[in-house]
Amino acid sequence: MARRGPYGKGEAKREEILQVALEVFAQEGYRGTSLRKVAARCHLSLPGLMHYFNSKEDLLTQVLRARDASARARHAEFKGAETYRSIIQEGADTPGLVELFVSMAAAASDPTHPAHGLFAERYAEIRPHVTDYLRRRMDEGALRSDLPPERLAAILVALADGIQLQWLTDRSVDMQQPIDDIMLLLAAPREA
Amino acid sequence: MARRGPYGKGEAKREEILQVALEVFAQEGYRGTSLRKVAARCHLSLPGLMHYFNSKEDLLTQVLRARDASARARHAEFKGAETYRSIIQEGADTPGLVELFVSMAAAASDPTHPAHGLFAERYAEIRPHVTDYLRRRMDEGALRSDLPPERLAAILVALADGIQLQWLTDRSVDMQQPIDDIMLLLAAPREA
DNA sequence: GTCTATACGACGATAGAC
DNA sequence: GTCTATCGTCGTATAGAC
Repeated sequence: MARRGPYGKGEAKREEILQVALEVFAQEGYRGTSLRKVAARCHLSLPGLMHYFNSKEDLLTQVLRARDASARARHAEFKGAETYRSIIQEGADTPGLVELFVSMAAAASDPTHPAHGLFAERYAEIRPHVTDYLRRRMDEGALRSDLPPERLAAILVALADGIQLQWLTDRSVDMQQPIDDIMLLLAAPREA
Repeated sequence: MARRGPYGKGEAKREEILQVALEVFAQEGYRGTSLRKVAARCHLSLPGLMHYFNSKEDLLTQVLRARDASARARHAEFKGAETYRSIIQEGADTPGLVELFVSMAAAASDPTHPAHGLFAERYAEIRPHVTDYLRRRMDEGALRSDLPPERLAAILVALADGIQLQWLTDRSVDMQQPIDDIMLLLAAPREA
């Protein structure tokens, strides 16, 4: 009774494809990267590749999901600017994937798009994550508490996304500075 | 000496095309809107339309430029949260154009893309605009000045973009709240 | 279940006639 | 300035070998 269920050869091949697709999009960006190119690097025909995915958008969504999962594994605990620093560094090393992320965010505005659920879940997970961190810092007295931590978290998450959008056009913008600045603004000012 | 130079019938037709394209993309979004569809609404064939533009990406870039120009005319002076409120309301009324904007921002990461210059100019214009406003408010003593206005402006601009990105996926997010919140944070706290 | 071959319709782009 | 015709490529769909 060898491999059965979702752990057979097929599942391994699917993950190989996702890994190859991630590399191709990281290297060549979102625009101008065709599925035929990805299939070729997998030593597969296009229909052979499509055997594992419902559509191109489904494949791309799973690429982002796989990247999210690995990032989550590496940053199990959110530690503020420190964690953010690592995450943006990973983005800066793979501009093609940032481009993919932003393109998908636009496409996901259609509720029927496969990535719509991904982005909804993503924000639903990240915001409480950041909120918990902020609440902890507030309890320690390290942060001013004029605003509830939920609303501060909304600001931090949106800020991170917005900086990335600018960085796509101008790679010289400092993605770290605005986050450092706002943490400075939030640092308990009554001590100063 | 009738119409000559860039003010003849051709220029009028070009602007008609841009207006029609803006409407089509506003209604049907970026994905799944082809140039043939735009051409049809202009009572033109595809090559007839392409006579006025170098490429699809060129046309879309000019659509965004035209929208920017009209927005600039309507909001000649940046008046803080008030102006922002009007601008996001216009975005909320035309989600297809927000989707177009974000998609183009991703594509513009390629320096050879026609929209690359647009986004570069855009940020180069908006940031000083917001900076001036903040500096004025600081001089009035209405804002705390722990940070230079340039850095505060960078935060505000990125925040606005990032909120839009989230709003594309979840139309229930409040695009106004985070801006109001951060202005609250910046309001001279030593008076409270 | 895994994969190849082939074909389809639509896209953006271009050549050349009028 | 605008058209018809055509090109290469894209994502997708189906038939069928193994």
